[in-house]
Amino acid sequence: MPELLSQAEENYLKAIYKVSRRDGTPVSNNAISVEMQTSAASVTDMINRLSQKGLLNYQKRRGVSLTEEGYATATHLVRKHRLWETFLVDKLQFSWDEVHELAEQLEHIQSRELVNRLDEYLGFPRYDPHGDPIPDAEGLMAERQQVALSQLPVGQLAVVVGVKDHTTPFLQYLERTGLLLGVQLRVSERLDYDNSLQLVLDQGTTLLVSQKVGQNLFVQLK
Amino acid sequence: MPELLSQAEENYLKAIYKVSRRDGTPVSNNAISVEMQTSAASVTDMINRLSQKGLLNYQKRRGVSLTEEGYATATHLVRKHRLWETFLVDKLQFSWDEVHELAEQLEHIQSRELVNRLDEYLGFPRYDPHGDPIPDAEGLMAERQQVALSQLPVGQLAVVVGVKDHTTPFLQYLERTGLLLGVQLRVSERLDYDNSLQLVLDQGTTLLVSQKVGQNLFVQLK
DNA sequence: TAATAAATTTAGGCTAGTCTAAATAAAAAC
DNA sequence: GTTTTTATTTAGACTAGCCTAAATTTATTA
Repeated sequence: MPELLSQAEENYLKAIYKVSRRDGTPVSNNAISVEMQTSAASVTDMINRLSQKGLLNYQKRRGVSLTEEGYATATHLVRKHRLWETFLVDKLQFSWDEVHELAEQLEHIQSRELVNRLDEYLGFPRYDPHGDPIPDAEGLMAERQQVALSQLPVGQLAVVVGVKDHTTPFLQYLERTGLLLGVQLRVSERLDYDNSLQLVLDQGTTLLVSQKVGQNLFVQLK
Repeated sequence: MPELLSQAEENYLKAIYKVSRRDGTPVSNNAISVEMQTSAASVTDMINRLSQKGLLNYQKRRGVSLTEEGYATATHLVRKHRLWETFLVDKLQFSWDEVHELAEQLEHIQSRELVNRLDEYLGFPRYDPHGDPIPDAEGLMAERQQVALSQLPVGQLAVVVGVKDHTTPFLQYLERTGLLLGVQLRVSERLDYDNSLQLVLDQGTTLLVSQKVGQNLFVQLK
């Protein structure tokens, strides 16, 4: 069943997986071409090939969705990506803002056995260094009920569990301000002027963050 | 200086490195096409591209050799290959006959930093699981004076340090007979009939091996 | 040394994956 | 309900890597 895919094909599957998680159902050619940074013509081309291979449901001009097999393949790619990121951070001491590009390469290595042994070696982690859940060998992953920090009611105690924005500048901002995974906090005040948030962290330190930061940090209620 | 190479280009460089180590100097198109299992026409094609990029010295119909830069690139690929093999065996508990194909994939991952951290994580190993020397970050590797077991004088004490044949069947043969790296032995007798060798191992156990085995095992005199 | 064999290069063609420009269909706006 | 805008597909072209078949050069051998 698991056909051998090129890296390009795998990258398209991941992109489709990613945008369909956001929106829900059929994905437009346009959304894919934006995500992939490639022309609409190339997307049409690849869509044809992938639906030919049974990985996508596709009707001309009606958008695409992942088939069962396409979904499983994409999930496995996500599993590999997140396990490699965990490896790089936990074992090789990379910082969480350096590992994405590397994992983009490593996720294309073909070997179920390798992935499973890596998983075991890392102690079957359920979340990667950015707080994203890692699918297990069957493709199942933990679902956490989390909300954006910006949605958190004033006074409510919560803990930082993930990021929405995975870019280096944002991760480095968090590093510098100490707003890392596992940190407990409360919003002490929401400033109407620019929707910035006044936070009280663990040890009582306070921090003022912009709306943008609030929208890109996930927290879990305590 | 380090241009970005495709996997195909890297594979050709490795092949040329490999066959020129055997013979010495300029490598024929033919030798490369045999090593790469590809047509002579494809080889000519790729030779042109690689010499264009300054990685090969090439004169029509006179064979190719690696330039300084080509040699450094090939050595770095070998470094990556052997470090990944070491990782797979030492950390992920793969056996030495399972790791080659995986390392063939992993050696194409692009990141000096990753390679160096992996090296450090593994404790700067000087030899890989097959006994082959691992180039350091500067491309230097240990040279060992070793001989094929078949060359060993009768009675001379020696220790197994490497294999010439890296194929799974041979490695599994060694696994099954206990002729592993680090084992001490002596040739007690050379049988003229078929050039097979009677060995005495560490703990006094004896073993009869064929000429073929003798030619594919490297030992170091004690 | 002339003839034959072997190695190498050239010529031409194929696929995957990309692109731009043009054609067509669908959606939005008037 | 036309018209205009936007999205999508088609057409045609390009590069990297591969191939086979033919041409050419070099090596071998009679």
